[in-house]
Amino acid sequence: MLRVYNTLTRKTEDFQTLEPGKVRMYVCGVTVYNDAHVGHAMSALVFDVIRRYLEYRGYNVKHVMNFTDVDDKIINRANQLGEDPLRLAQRYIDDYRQNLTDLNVLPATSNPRATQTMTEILSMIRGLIEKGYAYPAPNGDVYFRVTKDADYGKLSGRRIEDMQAGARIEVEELKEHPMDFALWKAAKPGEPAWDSPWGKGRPGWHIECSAMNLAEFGEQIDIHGGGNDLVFPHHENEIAQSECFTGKPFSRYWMHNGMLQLGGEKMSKSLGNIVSIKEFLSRREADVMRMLVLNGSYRAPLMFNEETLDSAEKGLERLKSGLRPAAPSASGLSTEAASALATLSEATQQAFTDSMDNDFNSSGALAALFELVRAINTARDAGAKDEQLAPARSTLRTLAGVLGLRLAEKKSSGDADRFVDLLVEVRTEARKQKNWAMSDLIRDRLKELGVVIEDGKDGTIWHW
RNA sequence: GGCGACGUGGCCAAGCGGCAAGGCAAGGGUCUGCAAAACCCUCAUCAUGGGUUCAAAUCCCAUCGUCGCCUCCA
Repeated sequence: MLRVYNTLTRKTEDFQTLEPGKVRMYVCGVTVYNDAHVGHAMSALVFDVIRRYLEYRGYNVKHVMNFTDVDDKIINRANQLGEDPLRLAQRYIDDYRQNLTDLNVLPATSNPRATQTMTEILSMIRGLIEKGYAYPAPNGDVYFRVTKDADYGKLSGRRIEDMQAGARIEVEELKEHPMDFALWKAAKPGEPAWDSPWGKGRPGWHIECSAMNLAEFGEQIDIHGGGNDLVFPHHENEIAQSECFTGKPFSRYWMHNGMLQLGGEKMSKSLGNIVSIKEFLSRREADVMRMLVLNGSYRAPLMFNEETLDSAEKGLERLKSGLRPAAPSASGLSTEAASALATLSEATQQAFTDSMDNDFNSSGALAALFELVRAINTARDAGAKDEQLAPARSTLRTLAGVLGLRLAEKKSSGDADRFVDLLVEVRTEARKQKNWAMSDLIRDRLKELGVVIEDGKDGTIWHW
């Protein structure tokens, strides 16, 4: 039984979907006004793993991730650069898509955008006004009336009264209550604007997600995800809008990933302590970022620094070591040893599923994989042939694949392999003649070219 | 100030009432011409102080500390 931690109830609950076998999952994407950073990557990776595992468990997953392509930040940045805001947004959408591809994140089933959901946004705002949950202000803004929503604050566990104590809320006479938030913002001159019953303007941040959900899924969904910095106000406001509009519970499960920590602080655009995804990928393999995420718990803060990255990279190498070929002259494994490997391979699948079923405990799942790797390597050391290792390796590949790990060896450049084979052969000959100087020279020079040579009991193997 | 999460070996990190997973690092060993890799072995009583229980890292209370949110934010 799959169990999922639900932010709404602060409990781990059995996972049951609205429709048997189908999962409706909505994850908040990014506001596109700048290069995405590794914190965004963490979130994308977390929900990619969740999605892959749900599919592995047999669910048909509809995964929707939005792009916020119109808001103050985009407009400001566009003005700075002298670029059209919508073009700027498009540019960063393309970039982000590329980032996700590079990170081996499966493309979402659909990527709606605020600017393309205008009809639904407007009809939702209209509906909320009709039901008394929203009101237009004299200047053309439309606000949500939080005091009208008895449940307001249930996701983040806040009460309206408590929040005012913080006193960081500026009082606007346009609002009936300081906590009221904008559904529609009247346009200032030169800003991108859409026609509405309240004059030209653009949607507030929160309404787009409610509207997209309605457009993509209907009134109710199974999973709503995002970073835990979105719990308040964004998701709180989404719930308020959606539930007041439809009169039904919005999302069954609310899932939030923890924040990536850089030097003890959250990495964010406003703090300026950013490592972009592009920058990261220029220095490390995509699987390294994924290993880092997988090693921890998706809900907890994630330490991002050279030390944790090195560790993740080594762990990744170790996982790959299980995939290395046996020596061609391997003598073969005894039947007992072979069946022991098969048994452990099955146990690994079970342990993997048990862990992942427990609120996507990827760290435990990884532990199962490491144990399988050790068994494979032991078998190889004991003289197993490639055919004998194949089933266990296939399990390893499959399960690693469920986590989204590619475990790719650095790719050879086509024909080069044949020449490396030749050099290794020559070296073997040199070793037979105890010409250590020559054999070491070949080994060292190949290493400089990125080829690693390993002399084993049953002969020499190599890999990139 | 309010709300919430969390504090497990040198580092990252599982565990959620019954002898403390896993990875990295470190030390010792096997293998090797040497090396690399692999394999074997060693390495924690769980922030602190109380309490509940036959039994607690796991439940309760307090203290200290860290982080997130309360403003745009994955």
